[in-house]
Amino acid sequence: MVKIKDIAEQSGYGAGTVSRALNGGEGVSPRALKSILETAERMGYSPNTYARNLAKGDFESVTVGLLTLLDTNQYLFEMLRGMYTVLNNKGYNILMFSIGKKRDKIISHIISENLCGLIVIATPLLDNEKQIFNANKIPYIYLDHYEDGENSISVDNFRGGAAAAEYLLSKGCTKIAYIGETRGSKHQDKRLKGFESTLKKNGLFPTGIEYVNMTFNISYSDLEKRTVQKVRNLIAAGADGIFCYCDELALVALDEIRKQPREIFLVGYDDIPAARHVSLTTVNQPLDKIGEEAAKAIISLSAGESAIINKRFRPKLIIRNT
Amino acid sequence: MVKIKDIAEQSGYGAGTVSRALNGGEGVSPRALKSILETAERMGYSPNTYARNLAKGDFESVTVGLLTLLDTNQYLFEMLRGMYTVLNNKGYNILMFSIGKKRDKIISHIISENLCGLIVIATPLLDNEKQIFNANKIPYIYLDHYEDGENSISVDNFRGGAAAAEYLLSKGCTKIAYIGETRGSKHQDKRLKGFESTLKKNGLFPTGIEYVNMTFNISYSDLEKRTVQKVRNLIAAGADGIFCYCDELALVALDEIRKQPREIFLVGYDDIPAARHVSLTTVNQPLDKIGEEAAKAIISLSAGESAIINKRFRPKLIIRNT
DNA sequence: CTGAAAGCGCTTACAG
DNA sequence: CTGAAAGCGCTTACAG
Repeated sequence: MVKIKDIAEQSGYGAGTVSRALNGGEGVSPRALKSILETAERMGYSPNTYARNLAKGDFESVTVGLLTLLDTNQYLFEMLRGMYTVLNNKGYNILMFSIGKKRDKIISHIISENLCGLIVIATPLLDNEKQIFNANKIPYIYLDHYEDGENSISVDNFRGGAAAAEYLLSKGCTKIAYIGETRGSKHQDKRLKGFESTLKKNGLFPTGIEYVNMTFNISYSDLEKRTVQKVRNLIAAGADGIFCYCDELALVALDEIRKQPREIFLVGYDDIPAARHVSLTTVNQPLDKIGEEAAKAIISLSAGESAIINKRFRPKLIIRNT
Repeated sequence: MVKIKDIAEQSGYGAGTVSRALNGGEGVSPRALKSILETAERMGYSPNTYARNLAKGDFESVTVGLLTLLDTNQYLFEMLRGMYTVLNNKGYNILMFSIGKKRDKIISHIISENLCGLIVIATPLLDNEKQIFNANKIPYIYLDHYEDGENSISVDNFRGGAAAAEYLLSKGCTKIAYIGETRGSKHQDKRLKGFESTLKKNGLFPTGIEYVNMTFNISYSDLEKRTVQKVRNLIAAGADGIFCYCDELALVALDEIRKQPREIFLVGYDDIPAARHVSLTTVNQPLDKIGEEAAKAIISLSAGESAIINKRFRPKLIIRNT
């Protein structure tokens, strides 16, 4: 890379003058300015931001990092929206990292950035990673993931599953089934646990549990086809109430259910915008809200807050016409 | 801020040893390691990333900046999704800035970051800002904004408006109206132009044009109320076809239209997920696609591509039941 | 208006 | 295992 020294040599001026010329040209003769700028352009000079920032001595960071899994789906962007709103209002920037196989590389990249804090989305950190962040004085907070003794903003998935079951029971359903996602996740486990435990308390067991593969790269029509099949299985098994892991699944299920002669109740999860328009009963997670909270929390942590921050949101059942 | 020198003095070791201790402790006696780490902790040491990076000498950047307006709405996140997908797959990070009143500050902040490129969303840059980016060798590309001689990925809004008009005409509508957004934008202007020019070609003029204030902070029910009023005005004026600036507006209009005894055709814009579920005819902009394209483009620009990149997407009319 | 020099805070051969 | 020193590329008083 070409540096100021190179330009100085080529143009015949000193490094100081070159630097001044490059930064607005104050106190530099027009003649020198022109010559320096030209040779800089000709040599393809591009300033080194690290050196510049170091020399300037302004080290305050206003950028908060965001660490997510590679395949985090739609819901990431809902939360991001909330974070974006508060962070931008307060003059912070957001730097998104996604963590894949080579975690070490990402982690060292993260600490090479001048961050004031890090929001870790829906995934636990390894112990040595925590140590690294601590050693580098980068405060972090989990979002949508709870861990004892760590800062976190999360949602009570167990409660969400329970709420869905309660609703279905209140509708008089006695054969209640579940449709989930094949890969699974801690969130799903907890929702399912809340769901099952509520059924059990009422002397029931799931009438059927089906899983649909929702991998990133499958087309909507494919997803539709698979889901319809699972829904039919459940209906054939006599289900009169179905709880879906997420609204995307529920939306497909709804089309199928509405074709049936008998009434089958349905509860989704997430309350995506479409849910309202098709009148789907669903469990709402205030994603933008928790995004906002995480943002506020990381700001106060970066300001030196030392108490552990822990907020757990209750999902809310939104009763509509299913 | 406490620096290595301070720790060196306090712990009684040299700066070199302190640095080694802080970086894994290789080649440092256990005794020194412990002592140094402890005093670093006690003194609240936090490394200076600029100095570190400068000393390490690894200057390659893998972060692309994203410059947006403060109040960019939902659609930003759709595009972001597309960018995120390709950028992350290729190992790049995304750093989001939003531009408000104090542009200068943001711009100088941007160039203080070690970016490999910048994507500028839906807003023009000022001439001096372009100069700054050029001088700092930060390639940039416009997304959803076209400007002669500049890199850009955009959508043909004129065509989108024309397509909406054509559809309504094909349905036999003769009293065709428009509902827009109060604040306006270049995008709206162009859609409206395409819309009007197509009507004119067919010997028609807009039967009515209404604007709804959609500012960020108004509640949904407020928006609903206002929009319903405008829709009624248009219907009272005899409209048999309505084109809306965006689906959010169209969704509200749809509810109102479905209450009417006579048939009124409706076209939205954006094709948000809810549109499919309520069977709204609308104009689809492939937002994730253009996000992906922008990402690919900035990568190649940062790799030295010198030809001007220009892609213009055609919006697509999605015919459903309105 | 210009240049030489010190300094930003860290890392890393090098010598011991 | 440790310390002194050079160097990363830039900026900024300072003297002229």
